Amino acid sequence: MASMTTTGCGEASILHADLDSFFASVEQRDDPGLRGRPVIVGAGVVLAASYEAKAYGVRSAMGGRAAARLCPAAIVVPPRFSAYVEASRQVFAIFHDTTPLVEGVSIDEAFLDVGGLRRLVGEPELIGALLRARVRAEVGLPISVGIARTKYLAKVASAVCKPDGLLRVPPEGEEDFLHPLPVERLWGVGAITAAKLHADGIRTIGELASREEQELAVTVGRAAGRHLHALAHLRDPRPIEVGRRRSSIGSQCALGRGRRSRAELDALLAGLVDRVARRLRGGERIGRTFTLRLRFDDFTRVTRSATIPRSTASTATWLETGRGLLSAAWPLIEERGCTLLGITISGLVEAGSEQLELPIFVAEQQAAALDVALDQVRDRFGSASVGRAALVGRRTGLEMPTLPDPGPRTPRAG
DNA sequence: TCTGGGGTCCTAGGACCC
DNA sequence: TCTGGGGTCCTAGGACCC
Repeated sequence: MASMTTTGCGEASILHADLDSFFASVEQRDDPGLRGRPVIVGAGVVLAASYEAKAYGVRSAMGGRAAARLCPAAIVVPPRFSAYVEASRQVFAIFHDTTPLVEGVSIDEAFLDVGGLRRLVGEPELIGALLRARVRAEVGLPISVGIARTKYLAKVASAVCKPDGLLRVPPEGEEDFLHPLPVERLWGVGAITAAKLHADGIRTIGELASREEQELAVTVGRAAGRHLHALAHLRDPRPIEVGRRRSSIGSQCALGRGRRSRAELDALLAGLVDRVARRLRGGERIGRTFTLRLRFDDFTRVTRSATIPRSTASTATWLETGRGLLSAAWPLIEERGCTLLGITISGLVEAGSEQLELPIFVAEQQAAALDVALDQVRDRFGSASVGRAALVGRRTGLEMPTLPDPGPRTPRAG
């Protein structure tokens, strides 16, 4: 269960620590020949670009060809995910050594609440500086730290002070800091929302703050309107959440343009299901909903999902579910050509927290069905007939309407 | 500029139940 | 027999983030 912590209000004591160009920095750390030079990680798509490459306009998620055009001198290296995972583990160990109140956001960033450490260690700025020095000395990577009263402001601060910087936004200077920034800096504003806001004449966060929440809701939807309005007005009460676990796990693979046979896609699906089910079991989680994700030659996408009655981490169960969805989508795949196959299992809970022994589950289903049948008998023929119907049910091999108490719910062994 | 792999949250409609 | 409102679950899609 995620636990929450309260933060001292009015004080700038939330840190947002964010590794700079994480993947590219790891590559430069491990290969001295890459230091000081433009580095791009990932060939087809830019996963990360060093600051030397960013100076040419290279950005992550950009196509490889476009990046090469912008920066022909760039050195392109393939990603080494295991090295990034290991570096992340080391950096998070330093986070946890700094304060127990750490909320991981992704592989390369986290929020830290250091409000309780003033007496023990010092002001948040000092703690941030020590943290940066430790990550540099012990892991060999640059990291930026933003400090503010709220998570959102701390995150903007770390983005503004990049690379390799530290910035504290004092509570009395929040509006001056935030309002001149473009709306793209708001959490939740991507290209599409930004275009809608621009069309409404809103370009800066200050301009957005001057609008009514209802007015924004018309443009971007109710939840987003409320969210953006609150952020622009410096309201962000979200506490640091410790011990949050992800609620879905997925895997996918891009296929390129060539047509794949049904057998090939079946095999790919089996590989994805096996990988995800293993990760589920490794994390002692079980899930209930399977989503099949497809992308076609024209880059349109569809999803197909199914929810099963009981959570599981069983490869066989999920493979059967996935095959059913793939069969149903097969005409679409034949028509439009599949360029990406992905799966996600969601609705995750801790293993053992929601399972019943299978016989008990079946008995519950049968009892429920018979209760329904007997209710119908009662409606049509009166309650006097119910006993006789139950008797007939017993003679014909059906279960009695009320089963003996199955006892306490027990988690499945193993 | 043709696009990787891993996630989160929100919306909207339909089914179903009370 | 017709009718309403509210709540929950499921499916599908969209936007966004790193």
